[in-house]
Amino acid sequence: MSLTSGSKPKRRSSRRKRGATREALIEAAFELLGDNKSFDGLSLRELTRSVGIVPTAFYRHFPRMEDFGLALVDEAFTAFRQVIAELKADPTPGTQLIRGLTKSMIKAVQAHQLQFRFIAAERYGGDAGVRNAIRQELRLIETEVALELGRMPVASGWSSDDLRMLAILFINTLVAIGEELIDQAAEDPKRAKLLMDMAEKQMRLIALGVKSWDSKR
Amino acid sequence: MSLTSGSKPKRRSSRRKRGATREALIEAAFELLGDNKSFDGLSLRELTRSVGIVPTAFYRHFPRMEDFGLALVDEAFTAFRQVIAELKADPTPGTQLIRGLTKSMIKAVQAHQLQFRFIAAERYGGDAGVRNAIRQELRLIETEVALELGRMPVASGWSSDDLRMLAILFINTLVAIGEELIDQAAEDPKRAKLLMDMAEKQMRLIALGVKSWDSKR
DNA sequence: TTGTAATGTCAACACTTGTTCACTTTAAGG
DNA sequence: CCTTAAAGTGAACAAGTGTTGACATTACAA
Repeated sequence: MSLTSGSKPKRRSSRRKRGATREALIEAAFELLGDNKSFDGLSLRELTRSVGIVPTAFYRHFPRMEDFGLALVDEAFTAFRQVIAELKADPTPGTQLIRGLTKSMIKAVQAHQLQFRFIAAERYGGDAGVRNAIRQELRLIETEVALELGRMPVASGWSSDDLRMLAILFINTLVAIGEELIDQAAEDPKRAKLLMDMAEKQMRLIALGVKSWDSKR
Repeated sequence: MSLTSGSKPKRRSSRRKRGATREALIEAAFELLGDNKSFDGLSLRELTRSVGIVPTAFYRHFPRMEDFGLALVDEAFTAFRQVIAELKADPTPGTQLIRGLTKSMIKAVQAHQLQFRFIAAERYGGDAGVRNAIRQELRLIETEVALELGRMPVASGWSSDDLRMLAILFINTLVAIGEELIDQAAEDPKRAKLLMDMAEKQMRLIALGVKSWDSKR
């Protein structure tokens, strides 16, 4: 169906380096999924075709399609795990943390559009295995962010539940912006700027709420 | 693949009422998509099979699969358009608006799980047509909510851009909760209660931020 | 009751799909 | 260099796919 590329020789597999084909499969999948496809609409054959190997060769690298999906999730999240790690290492001044977090997130999204698009598309997508794996990864990030938030003076005395609640709110806001950023601003810098500004406003608005939270209890 | 139901006679089509098959197709699609399938992984044949008609009969109701997708989006959003309409009609007291909005949203999500699951899954899913249609519907809702927020005394003097920013933040937060609610709490009332409480906390936190927003400018 | 448009059926088309099996080729460590 | 495990090949399978065209049935308004 669809008017997909009629000619895609890509590479005539002249035998790549050791683990290279595995990586090539993953990369090709991100590419295909970035182009109006979802994971369970992706076929083994079109995948191998775009990599330049014969269908059966797929099984040399992944025993089942399910395992491949998990590998994609793992790969997609490595970039974002790094962002968190950097933020933890960098002793950002408290007030600037919101701005820093927002900018880091936006930068990471733009630097790894295909990976992030995959996460956004499959977060509540059709494949249960992939979906759960993504949720698990996001939970990990929530925990880390909650921990970090707990160190800030503004949130001193917050229960761990509330910290998590706040972390989820921040992350969801950032993820939502990231999704929009990729979906509609891939090649419209003006719209991208608008979205980024809005993201920062939303984050600051939440931060403001945090300041006056205690008195409300 | 998958161990899907081996036997699904459903109904031996004894010719339904006038527009009944059209509705049956839509309903069947929601059902299938609720069960680990995404729209572009859905085949015309399994759809017609589960409705009990022959594949070619599909074209009597929809000229192309794309039109069918748009029909699904339209159907999925009717419930939520109603929620907004009711909220607009009901002159809720200002302070209670947050709680009311949250509860209405949660109720609507639970009453139309399949429809909402579809929205969540396809919002950034593989099919561009469906994706854009969903975004368009959400934009409409954003506009309405922004308008309503502008009427509140707390937000008097806000620019329309800021009102929209706030509306998006509220909606994204609610949608995120709704997605989680369906995905993992379908049959776990305890977890559902936790999520609902968290939703309200997040909404109140944002509302708190709104109160002290002006001074910050 | 009759005529017509709406629905549904059947057969057939040319493809694509996942997975098997037995082979062949290559990379790289001893 | 030689050996061995990893990676790639090709043929074949049963089954599923979208879409066509010509034909049959039904609902319903006139």
